[in-house]
Amino acid sequence: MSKKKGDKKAKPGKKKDHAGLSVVDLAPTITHAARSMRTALTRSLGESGLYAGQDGVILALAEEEGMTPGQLALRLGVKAPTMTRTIGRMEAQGFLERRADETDGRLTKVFLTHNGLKTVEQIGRSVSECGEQAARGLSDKEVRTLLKLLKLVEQNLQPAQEEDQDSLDD
Amino acid sequence: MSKKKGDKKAKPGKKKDHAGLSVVDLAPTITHAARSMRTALTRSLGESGLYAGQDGVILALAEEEGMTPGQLALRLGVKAPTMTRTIGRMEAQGFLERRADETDGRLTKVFLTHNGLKTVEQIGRSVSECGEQAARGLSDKEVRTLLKLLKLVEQNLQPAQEEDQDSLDD
DNA sequence: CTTGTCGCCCTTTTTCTTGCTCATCGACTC
DNA sequence: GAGTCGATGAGCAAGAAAAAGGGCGACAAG
Repeated sequence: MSKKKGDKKAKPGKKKDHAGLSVVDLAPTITHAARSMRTALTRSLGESGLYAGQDGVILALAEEEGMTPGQLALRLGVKAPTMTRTIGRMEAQGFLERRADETDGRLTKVFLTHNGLKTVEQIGRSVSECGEQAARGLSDKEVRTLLKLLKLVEQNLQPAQEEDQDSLDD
Repeated sequence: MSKKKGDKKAKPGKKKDHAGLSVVDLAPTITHAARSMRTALTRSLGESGLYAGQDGVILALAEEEGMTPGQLALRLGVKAPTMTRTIGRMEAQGFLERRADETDGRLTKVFLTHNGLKTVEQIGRSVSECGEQAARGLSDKEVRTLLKLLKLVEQNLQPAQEEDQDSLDD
């Protein structure tokens, strides 16, 4: 196989860039890794009858019942319409149910059904073993480093990340 | 199973420091970061008239014309059907064209059109600035570390990467 | 040596889901 | 009553799995 990447932007600097890795590889690499992760997760999650993307909803709800779609979306990092549809499908699948808030008619609260509750530990297992497979051969320290860098990248990419130090909470 | 460094189960709150980061966070964190990256890339790529996922096809073809859908899929880490449809759409968009191989009737070769060729550098710019935004505040060394770890994760998640050869140990 | 069949490879089609953006509708607040 | 916040609907695309279509080569039978 021919490994001809990186030769187009060979930096003539005195740095010892052994592999020619730089920021231009960031997007493809993250994307590719995430795709592999998603595929692996889909396989593992399929035994529970769910799809990748639904696991987070169950786990978040297992930690805190009665969240609203907006809160769930914010927590999982997806947009509200996406969460609405995923919730709708999962409701049809019988994993959770919507309940209208009594005090505020705008809000919809989401609760796990008995069926959904049963899948929690299985999902946890799926996510765990998927993470373990991904981290095979990595030291504990390397995993923490990876997570830390990933979170920094994530923050950097937040569009509403204006550094207004004033709290904008309600 | 040759490593014994950290195969204990993820027990919350057992270790020392800041946050209880462990392998169970790997899947959500990578997923979340990749989503943010994809969203940012979609915005940037939109000016060129493309969608996230199409950029890699153009760039791969710019490096090596006449690749088959299967080769492209393998290179970009997606499944063949996905690549077929993406190619079809991009062909309709006028960025590339399909040409039947003369010697082998099974093969389809993909070539950039003049229009597609014109977008190459713009795509490169989009990917670059997106990577730079993601890497904001990270040192060069940190970026390389992140890329290295990501590639390891990616390799670990390849399903067809069984231990047919024991030389690919850690 | 010729021929026919079978199996494999590559591509494409189909169906399902997530995810985003834009737009709408209802309900609460001022 | 106007503005705003939250949830939802419609439209577009990527990605995966399963399966179908076509072509090529190998292998066996005559």
